[in-house]
Amino acid sequence: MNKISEAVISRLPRYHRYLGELISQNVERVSSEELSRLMNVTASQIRQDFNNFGGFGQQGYGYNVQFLYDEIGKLLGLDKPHKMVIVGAGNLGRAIANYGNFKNRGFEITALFDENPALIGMKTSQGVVMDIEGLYDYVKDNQVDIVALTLPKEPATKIAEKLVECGVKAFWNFAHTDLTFAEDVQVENVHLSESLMKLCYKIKENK
Amino acid sequence: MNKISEAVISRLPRYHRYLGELISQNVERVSSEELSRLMNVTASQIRQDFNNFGGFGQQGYGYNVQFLYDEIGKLLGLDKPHKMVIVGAGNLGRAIANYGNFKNRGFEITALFDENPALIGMKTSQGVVMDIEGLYDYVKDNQVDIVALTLPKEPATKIAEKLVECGVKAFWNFAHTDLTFAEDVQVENVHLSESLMKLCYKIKENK
DNA sequence: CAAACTTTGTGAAGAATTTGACAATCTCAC
DNA sequence: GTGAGATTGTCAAATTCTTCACAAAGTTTG
Repeated sequence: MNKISEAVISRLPRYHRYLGELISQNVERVSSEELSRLMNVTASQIRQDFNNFGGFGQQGYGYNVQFLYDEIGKLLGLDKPHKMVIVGAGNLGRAIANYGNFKNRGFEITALFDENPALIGMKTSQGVVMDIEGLYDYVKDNQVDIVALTLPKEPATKIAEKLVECGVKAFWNFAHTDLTFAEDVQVENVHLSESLMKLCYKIKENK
Repeated sequence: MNKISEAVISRLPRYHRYLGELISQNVERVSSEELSRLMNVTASQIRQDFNNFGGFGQQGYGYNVQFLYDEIGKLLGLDKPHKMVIVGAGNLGRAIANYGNFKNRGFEITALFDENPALIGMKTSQGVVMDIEGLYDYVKDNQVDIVALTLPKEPATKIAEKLVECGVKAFWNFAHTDLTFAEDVQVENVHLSESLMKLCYKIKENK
């Protein structure tokens, strides 16, 4: 398969979300034109995007909503379960741990770690917060597909490096820094303050 | 001034972050070449980006780090204070309320609202959680530059619409939906699950 | 079952973004 | 002060992304 561009991949989750909504409204079929109105993008882009993966529609009919939803889900890997560990049990870590929607989509949070003695032992909906000392043995002994890093940048960088040595291949990084590793380690950054700054730019331009 | 492209704006916060780090390391000057190695982008892109705003450097010298940092800060509107209200006092709302770095950058969280009686009255580092009933009067009576929406999509949509009627011009939206309003209302979406799905895609491709 | 209609998949044009290259200009050492 | 070296700002080329336009192929109606 050709390399799919980053731009296309970034749009897949949004398609998935809108299709999920159509399913919950019992909509069975949808045309690229209808979907484009709903999502505020061009119909052409929708068709072009799906065509990267071979095309999921049928001329004269459009797309079967459920089928398309499932196919995009497969593209995103949502058909397979993912075990996730959260490192950093502050408010953000607990927010993610408690976010119910993840479980529905095959994400299972198997453990929560922190280095702060005040948090270790704390009960959460995902179990007790464990001492970060045990983290490295944990990832060696258990399947861990994703590590979410919800702690300040200095410990995050240090801990992530050790985790890579222990075989972790994917990070969901909330720390205010860019983690970079060898090619086969995947990182997805969520830089909240950058998003807030972008909003500020828009506010300023709007005046 | 010409319209600056979305792509350029998205990169400004990252420049700002790296420059901030250079400042804390007491680095006085930097060339586009050095910065490009640090940030893993091309030097040409850096120069092109800054040139959108007239260029901040000097031939033969490079860029003065502090000056560049301040200028980008101004572009992002970080030189002016912003008053923010958080609607939704769950873990995510409290995570944002407690995130200390915001205060340093001129963001002041002035109030926290929720509709859940179990949370109303709860003490946080930013004051007591207020009843959402009082939200609309609050935004009419006080300056509110940004409303952060950290609650489920159904109430978020409903509440945001009312807030627009009350004059709110900017939303930082964490709800799992796209808010759309008239042109002069700015929205910045943070869709955590979409970011997680992108990570899953990369994991799958990596195998 | 045929004709009219719908809508996709796709090649090509157009637009936007990124990269390359270098003249212009400043710095710095001597 | 002068000349060698450094580095920007900027124009142009290359690349990537988005939109347009339409033939091909399926659907629906009578």
